[in-house]
Amino acid sequence: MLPEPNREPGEPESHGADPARRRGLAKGLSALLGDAPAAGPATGGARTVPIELLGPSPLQPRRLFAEEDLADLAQSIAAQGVLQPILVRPDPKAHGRYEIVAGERRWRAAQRARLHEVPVLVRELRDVEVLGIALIENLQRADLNPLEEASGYQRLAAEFGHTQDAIADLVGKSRSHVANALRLLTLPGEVKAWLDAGKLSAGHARALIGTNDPVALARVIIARGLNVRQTERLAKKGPPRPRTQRADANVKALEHDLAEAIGLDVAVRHAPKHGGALTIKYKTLDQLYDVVRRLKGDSGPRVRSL
Amino acid sequence: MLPEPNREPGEPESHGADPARRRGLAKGLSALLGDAPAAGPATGGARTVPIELLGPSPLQPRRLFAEEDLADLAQSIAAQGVLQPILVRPDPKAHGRYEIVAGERRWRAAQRARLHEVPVLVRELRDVEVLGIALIENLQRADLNPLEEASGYQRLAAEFGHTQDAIADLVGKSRSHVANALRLLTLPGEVKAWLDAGKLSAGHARALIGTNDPVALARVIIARGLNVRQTERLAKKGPPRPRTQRADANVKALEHDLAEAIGLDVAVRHAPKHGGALTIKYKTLDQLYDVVRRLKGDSGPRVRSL
DNA sequence: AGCCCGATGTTTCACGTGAAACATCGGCTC
DNA sequence: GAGCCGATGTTTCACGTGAAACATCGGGCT
Repeated sequence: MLPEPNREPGEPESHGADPARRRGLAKGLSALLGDAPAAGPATGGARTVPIELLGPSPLQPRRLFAEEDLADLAQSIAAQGVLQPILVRPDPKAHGRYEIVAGERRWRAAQRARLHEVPVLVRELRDVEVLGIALIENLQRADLNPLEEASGYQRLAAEFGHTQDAIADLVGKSRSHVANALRLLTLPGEVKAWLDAGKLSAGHARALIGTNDPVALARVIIARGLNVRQTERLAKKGPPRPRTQRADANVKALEHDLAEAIGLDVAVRHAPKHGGALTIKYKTLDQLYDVVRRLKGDSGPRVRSL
Repeated sequence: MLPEPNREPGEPESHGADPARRRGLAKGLSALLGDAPAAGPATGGARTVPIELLGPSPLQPRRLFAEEDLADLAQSIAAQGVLQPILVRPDPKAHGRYEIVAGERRWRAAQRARLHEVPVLVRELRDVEVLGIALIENLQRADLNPLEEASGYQRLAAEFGHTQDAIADLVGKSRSHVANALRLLTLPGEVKAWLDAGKLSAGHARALIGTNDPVALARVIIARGLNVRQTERLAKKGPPRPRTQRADANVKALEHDLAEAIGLDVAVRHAPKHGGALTIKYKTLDQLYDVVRRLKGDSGPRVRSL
């Protein structure tokens, strides 16, 4: 079983992109890669083995290697050796050989540096565990589209039994992000196709989940070029609760009445439980002064000029 | 000289991320890669040459190849051949050989597919032109930090004489984005270090440009955890133009007077040339009705209930 | 049956990014 | 000197993303 990710509650955020989150590993996976107590039955600590006994795993779905990074890493390894052991398991198909689970880049760079031996951490891992590690690494890439990401989360949940909280920690996102990504998978195929095609964003698509006719709404959104806030509001409209609908109608009537009375655009944002805000748009200072006079009543103090 | 990018005015945008922009090439570079009239002196159209005569360029700064993608591409090439010619120039150091300018991935995949010949488009390109192409490809990567991006734009401007408009087209961004990125380079080193460290976002940093003491302001922003809007407002405060300051003071005074008079929170967003908006926050319906009565004057029609 | 709690579903909206809009500059032409 | 225009500088704010907050569910326990 993959390690349960350990989540630090209430961690403060830095501004903008979090470099540790963007570039480094989520904590759960770091635990696996040798710095923390290991998962899976350990077969001893780190030791060195001849580099030619190692090979990449056929279970790994995708690996990116920047040539420049490999060259830089090779130089560093030539100077200082491999500082962090490569995680391997005994190769199920070749006795005496090892299959790389994590650290293939360092292995390739060590070859470039012409090392003869590299340090390894050997773990007995089943195929499903190796696949899980590979899945997590893939999910940490920055260029997956929302449905690819959601599919990965789905697999982690279904095949590895992870909770949403656990997945969130493994990939460095919030639980609600994972939950909302998973919900995208429940959309009709047509809507998912528009999402894939970039005609809808994940925010638009998410707002359509649970509506009566997401395909029809999606067509409206695309045709009218609605933004996500507008989409969220549109998705809420059908089937409206009578009270909310009546309140909305009353708010609209109020806005209209008031606009007629004062001759300016009026908007009321009403939230039954929290009060709200009334906004009046004015074009000239005279209009503003008129509004202020009305608000103060005729006996109010004279308004100073701007 | 690199081709001038051709910009389509008024192109409609799709929702969310634009796949053509995210995955494909900006139009300027596409023009260079063989589909449109070529840049540089052409030495004939596409022709095939033995694959072993090609080699990668030492001028290319970084190349990413996903193993899975290479494998897939190799399969496709094995089935259908190399459909788009690889852009090469005669190797300056090895007569009779070619240096790959663009298309190295296809070359590597063609090797995997064990092709003997590949189609190439040969161009006489100077080092500076090859570097320019490499720079543009690098800038199209998604994971550059703001200062790396800005440095790339700076080089395209300084070394290749591109206007901001031209650079914008080449990298698929707006001219103002390029301009604002370049402005980040004018910040003091300390502020740039905080930007690199993720303690400030590009938006925060940008707001500090041109202020009297960006380092001191940056410290305040980090210490108080200000958001970008707050940062923008803070950056505007020192040294204020007298008229703007007076207008702000008057707006503040008006807000205060009005809030006192009606007993509710009041905000005025005033733009001298465009009018503005007066917003009143209410907590209960009675408060709303009171405001409406005042606005209508005492003789107004009775307000219907919500 | 009721309560609690972990897990999940859903909604709202603050946020930084990125572009539109506006401002300024300098070279060129008349 | 005035006007124009391309290029650049600067400010404002709409946008979708992502997380907080809230809502719901179901299993376990009493």
